[in-house]
Amino acid sequence: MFNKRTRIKDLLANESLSSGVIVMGWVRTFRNNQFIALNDGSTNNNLQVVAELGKFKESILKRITTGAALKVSGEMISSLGKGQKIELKANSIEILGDSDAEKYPLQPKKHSLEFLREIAHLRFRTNTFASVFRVRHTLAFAVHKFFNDKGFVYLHTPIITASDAEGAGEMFHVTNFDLTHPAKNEDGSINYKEDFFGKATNLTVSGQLEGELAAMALADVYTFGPTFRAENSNTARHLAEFWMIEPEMAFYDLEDNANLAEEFIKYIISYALENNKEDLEFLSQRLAEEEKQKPQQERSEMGLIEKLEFVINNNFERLTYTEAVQILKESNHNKKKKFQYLIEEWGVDLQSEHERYLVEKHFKKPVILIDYPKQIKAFYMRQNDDGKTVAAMDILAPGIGEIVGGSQREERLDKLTERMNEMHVSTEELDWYLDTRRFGSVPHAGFGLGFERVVQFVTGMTNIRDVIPFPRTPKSAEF
RNA sequence: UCCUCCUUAGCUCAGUUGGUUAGAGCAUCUGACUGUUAAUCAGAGGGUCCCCCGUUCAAGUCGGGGAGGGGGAGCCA
Repeated sequence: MFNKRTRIKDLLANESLSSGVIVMGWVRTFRNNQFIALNDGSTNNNLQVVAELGKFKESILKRITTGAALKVSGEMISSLGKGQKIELKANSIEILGDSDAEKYPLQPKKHSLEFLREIAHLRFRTNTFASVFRVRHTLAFAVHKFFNDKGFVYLHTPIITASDAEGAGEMFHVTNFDLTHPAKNEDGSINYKEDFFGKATNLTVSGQLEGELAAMALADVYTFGPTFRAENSNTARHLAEFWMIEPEMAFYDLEDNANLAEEFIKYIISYALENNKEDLEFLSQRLAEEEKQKPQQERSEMGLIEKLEFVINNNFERLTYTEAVQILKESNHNKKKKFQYLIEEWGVDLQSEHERYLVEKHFKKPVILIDYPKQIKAFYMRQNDDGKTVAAMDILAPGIGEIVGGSQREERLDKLTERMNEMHVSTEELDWYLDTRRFGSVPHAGFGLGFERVVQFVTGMTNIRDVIPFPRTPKSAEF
């Protein structure tokens, strides 16, 4: 058996002095031909390995370079130096993998996030990304734990789909055709009957409609999987491939839905705070240093951990679209024409500058906006009695904007088909979806939450490309 | 897709009005030192100035086009 190693995190936490300890990891720095800062990914804190002078051959010492992988066995002793309490006095050092220092791109210094994005295959070896991806893991685990504890069923919805009527965004085509010679109809159009699935297929943009089908039997379900949008979006909060969480609940109205979403967000944040305190403290410090570079007025008032605790301990502000428009309309910002798009009439969609104003300036906390005008929302949202609005909800978070989009679904067959016809959504193609309204339809609701945006919010990373291991964006699908 | 900024050594950047052999810090290599903490000290090597075209006696520098990247907007999660 090869792996009998002890994790560095455990060694440092226990502070126990013992012999016969084996650690494996990667060299961060090698100082004075004697002191190795070794990291094994379990924590950002390095273990100081001491290679006593004269004890090891020059041929071994030469190979202890930044990035090299080592297996070290020895004795944990109280440190003779000042920077750490304990250290590993090496009895043997085995080079598991060499690292040519002249070619290894990571140096013991600060690198720009843009540069690290270009070497995304190696950026896990930096403290920032190690922390981000440990936190990402914890959040993903917390998602499953939250829903499992509440009796939800984790539903795997298809990644390849033939339904193109969801209107959530541009889709990537999935085909097995030889693109230079696809099968064609007599009129020259592509004949998808000859394609792999016998029809045109795409990568999913949302598992919601399938989620609703399962919710009509299992009552409480959620999805958590990859989602694809072929939008040409070049921003710090959009990806072509991202992970989405979509709970769908029978016997829920809009208020139940908002309550669940708020409880859910608070739960996963507190779970990360409890289980990744060290990483969040590191990221908090990183963010604080980054903030120092900004002009005073652009700096955020709260530190990262402070902000997370604030979100956990305060209720999200809830108001209707109509109330929000009223606030925006009467704001000094609007009167002084500081908005690029001035708020004049009811019914227009809010721009991100308006959302930011509400969240960051007016309420200074997460906001749940409900009851949007029906003409700016999807066909499946439940129509309110006023005839003008639908039971939609968006949750807006400081710094990143829309983090959750959801609604109570239209459960009344006649109302739903009427709306589909108005919006030119094919009732034939979605006949299977309408069956849920034909047989035992019940009030139900759900929401979608972009996982990377949550990771951004919790880690304080400002660019979404830095919270997913290998980001897919327009003109970029490296690794 | 639109607006805007950027691209010079492995990294972060400087480079004057267009003018001889393009610089610094860090990293790397060599040597010294040896309880260091992104060690320190001394020395050395390292360049397709993003690409193409043009203006000019002369282009890292000016003009046009292209590519890549950042920030903002739209679309959204």
